[in-house]
Amino acid sequence: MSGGIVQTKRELIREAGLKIFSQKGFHKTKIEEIAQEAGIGKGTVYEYFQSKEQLFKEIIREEMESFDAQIRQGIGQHSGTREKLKELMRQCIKTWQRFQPLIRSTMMETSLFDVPFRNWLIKQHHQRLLYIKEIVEEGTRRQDIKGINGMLFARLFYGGMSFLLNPFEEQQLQPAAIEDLLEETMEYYLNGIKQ
Amino acid sequence: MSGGIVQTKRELIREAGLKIFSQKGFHKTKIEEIAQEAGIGKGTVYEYFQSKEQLFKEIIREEMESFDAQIRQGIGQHSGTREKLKELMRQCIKTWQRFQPLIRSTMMETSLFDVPFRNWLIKQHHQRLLYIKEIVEEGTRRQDIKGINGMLFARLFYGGMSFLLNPFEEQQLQPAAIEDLLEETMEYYLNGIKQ
Amino acid sequence: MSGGIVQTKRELIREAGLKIFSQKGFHKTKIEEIAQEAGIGKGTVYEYFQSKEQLFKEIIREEMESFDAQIRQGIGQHSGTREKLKELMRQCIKTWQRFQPLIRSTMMETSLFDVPFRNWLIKQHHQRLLYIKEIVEEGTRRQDIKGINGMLFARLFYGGMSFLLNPFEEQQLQPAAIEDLLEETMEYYLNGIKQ
Amino acid sequence: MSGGIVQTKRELIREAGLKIFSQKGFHKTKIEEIAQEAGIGKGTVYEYFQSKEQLFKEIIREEMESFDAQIRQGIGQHSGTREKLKELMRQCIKTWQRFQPLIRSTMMETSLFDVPFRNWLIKQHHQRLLYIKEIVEEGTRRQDIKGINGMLFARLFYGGMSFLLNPFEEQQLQPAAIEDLLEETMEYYLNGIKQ
DNA sequence: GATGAATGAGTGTTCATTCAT
DNA sequence: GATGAATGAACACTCATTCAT
Repeated sequence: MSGGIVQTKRELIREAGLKIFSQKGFHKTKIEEIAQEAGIGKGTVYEYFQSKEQLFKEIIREEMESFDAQIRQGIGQHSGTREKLKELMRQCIKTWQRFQPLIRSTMMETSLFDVPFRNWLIKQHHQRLLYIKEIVEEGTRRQDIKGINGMLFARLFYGGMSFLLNPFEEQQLQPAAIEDLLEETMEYYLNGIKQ
Repeated sequence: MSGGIVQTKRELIREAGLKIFSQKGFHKTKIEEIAQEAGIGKGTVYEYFQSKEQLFKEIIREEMESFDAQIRQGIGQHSGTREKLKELMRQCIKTWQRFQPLIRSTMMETSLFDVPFRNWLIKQHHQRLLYIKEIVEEGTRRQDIKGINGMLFARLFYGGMSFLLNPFEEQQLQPAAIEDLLEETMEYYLNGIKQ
Repeated sequence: MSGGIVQTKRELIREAGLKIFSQKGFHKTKIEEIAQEAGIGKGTVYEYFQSKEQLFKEIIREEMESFDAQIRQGIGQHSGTREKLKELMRQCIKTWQRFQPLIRSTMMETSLFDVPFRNWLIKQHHQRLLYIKEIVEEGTRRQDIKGINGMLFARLFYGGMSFLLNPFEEQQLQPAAIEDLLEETMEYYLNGIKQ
Repeated sequence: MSGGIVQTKRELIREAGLKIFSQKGFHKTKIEEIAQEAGIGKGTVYEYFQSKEQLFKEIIREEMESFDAQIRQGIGQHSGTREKLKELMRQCIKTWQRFQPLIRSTMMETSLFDVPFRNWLIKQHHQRLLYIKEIVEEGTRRQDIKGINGMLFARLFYGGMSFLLNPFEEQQLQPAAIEDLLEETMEYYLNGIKQ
C-alpha cells in the first residue's frame, strides 16, 4: 500500500516512452521528446537503453508480459466458460484503454523488427488465443459448449474484442458501461444472434 | 469496358506504391524503391503525386473505395442475413489477402495523418460497420435475427473477421477452405457456441 | 595535352577529402567540410562514397597505388644501384611533399582500420621495402654493393628518406635543392661517413 | 631513491592513460576506459587532469622527457662515435618497443595540438637530431668521421632507426638480436654499402 | 513530360565534462 | 577527495524533394 510513487529512472523513461510511442508511433517519436517527457536529458536515455529500438522493444515486452499475467490471473479467479471469457475481455479492455495504439500497431507492424523479437511477439499473440481455446474446450468437456473449432473461435473472439473499443476514439468507458458491454457481447457469442 | 492492360503512368505508380508500402509500411518505404518497382525514374513520381504522403493517402483512398464498392456490390447480389454476412466476409478476406499489412496497419496508425484524412478514414471504417449493422437490422425486421445492438455486433463481427486470417502468416487460403471457414464462422455468430 | 581540367565529381570529392584529411587527420575532419571544400552539398558526398571511412580508405588506396606506380616507373628508367635509389628517393620526396601528413599518419594509425585494409597497407609498405631490397641485391650481384642484409638496409633507407623532409615544416624544396640532397644522401649510404 | 611501488593517483592515471592511448590512439580512447584501467572512477580523472587533451599532452611530455634523459645519460656513458650512436639506437629501440604506436603517431598527428605544444614537440624532436649531429661533428673533429652535413645525416639516421622495428608487427626483439642489429646497422652507416 | 544528380533538414547516438552526493 | 549519473554539443548519415537537362 505504501510504495508506488518511487520510480527508478529506468521506469521513468519507459513510462515516458510508452506515452510518446503510443501517441506518435515508433518512427515519428524522437528520443529527445521522450527525454523531455521524462524531464531528463537526451543522453540519459542512452544510459539505460542501448537504442531507440531497444527501448521500444523493452516497453512492448514489459507491457505484454504484464498484460499476460493479468489475463492469466483474472481467468484463474473465475470458473465457468462465460465468466472466464468475460474476465478475459475485461482485462483486455482495461489494458487496451491504456495502450491501445501502441500495442495494436505493434502487432501489425511486426515487419519492423528483428526475427527473434518478431517470433516472440507471435508467440505472445498465440498464447492469448490459446487461453481462449482452452476455456472453450474446457466448456466443451463440461458439455456447456458445443464441439467447435477452438482456434477458429479464439480468433473470432479475440478479434471481436479488439474492435469493441472504437480504435479511433479515445472513449473512456465507465466500469458499469463495460460490464453491460461484456454481458451483451457474451450473449451474442454464446447464444448467437439468430432468432 | 475497353479492357485493362493499358495503364496510365499514374496508375502504374500507384500499383507499385501499393506493393512496396504493403511490404514495408510507410516509413520504411523509399520513393526510389517505388520508382524502381514501377520501372520509372524517381523524379517522375513527383510529376504525378505531390509528396510521399499524398501518394500513400491516394493509394489508401483508392483501395478503400474499391474495397467498399466490392462489398456493396457483393452484398447486393445476395439476400438473407446469413448470405449477406458471408458475402461480406468473402470480400473482406479477398481484399485482405492482397493488402493485409498495409491496410490494417494504416487503420491503426492514424496518428500519421492530417485530421481531414483521419476523419475520412474513420468514416470509411464506420461505413463498413454500418453495412453489417444494416444487414442484421434488416434480419431483425424480417424476424430472422434477435433484436440486438447492431453497432456492437458489427464491431464484434468485423473485428472477428479481421483476425480470421492469421495476421502473422501469409497463408493463401484456397477458395474451398475459405468457404468452409465462412460457413463455420457464420454458424458461431448465428447460433452461438453454447450447447 | 588537351585534357586535364575535366574532373568527375568523384575525383573532385577525393581531391577535397585528400586536402582536408591531410590537414586535420581522420577524426577531426567533418564530412561537411569536405563537401564545402569541393563546393558541393553534404549529401552529395554520400552519392559517391558509402561512408567517411570508405572515402578515407579510397583516397589512401588511390594515392598509394599511384605512388607505387610512379616509383616503379621511375626506377625502371634508370640503371645502376645509385641511380635507382636516387630515383626512388626522388619519387618519394615528390609524393610526400604533397601528402606528407596524411600518408604518414595513416601508416601509423593503422589500428583505425579493418583487418583487410590494414593488411593491404602493410603489404603496400612491404612492397616499397622490396623495391629497395631488390635494387641493392641486384647491385650485389653486379658486385657494386657488398653482400648485406637487404631487408635491413631497406628499412634504414626508407626510414631515412621519410625523415629527409622535416615532418614539421612545410618546406617546399626547390628541384635543385632536392638533387643536392639526394646526391649527398646517396654518398652517405654508399660510402659511409667514416673517414 | 626510496623505491617505486608507491604511486600517487596522478601517476596511476598517467600510466593507465599511456597504456590505453598507446593501444588505441587519442580519438578512440575513452576517458572511462582509462579510469577503469586505473581502477578508479571516471570523475577522478578530472580531479587530476583538466581534460582529455591535457592528460594526453602530459603523458607525452613526461615520456618524451624521460626518453630524452635516458638518451642523454646513455650517450654520456660511452665514448667514440660508433659507440655513442649505437647507444642512442639502443635507447630508442628500448623506448619504442614500449610506446611505439603512441609516440610515433603523436609525432605525426601534430595537427591535433595547440601551437605551443606543437612547438614543444618540434623542439623535442629537434633535440634528438642535435644529439646525433653533435656526435658526428665531434667525430669529425676527432677525424673519425668525414666532414658531412650533420643535420642531414641526423635525419637519415634517426629516420632509419625509427623503421628498424617493423612498425606493423609487435616483435619483441631479444637483447642479443638487438645487438646484432645495431652492429650491422652501424656498419652500413659508417662504412657504406658500396663494395 | 521524364530524369536522376544534388541537396540539406532532420535524427540517432557518442562521449567529454560536470556536479550533487 | 572520490564518484558515476546526468548532460548536451557535435557529427555521420538518410532520404524526401527539387530542378537543370
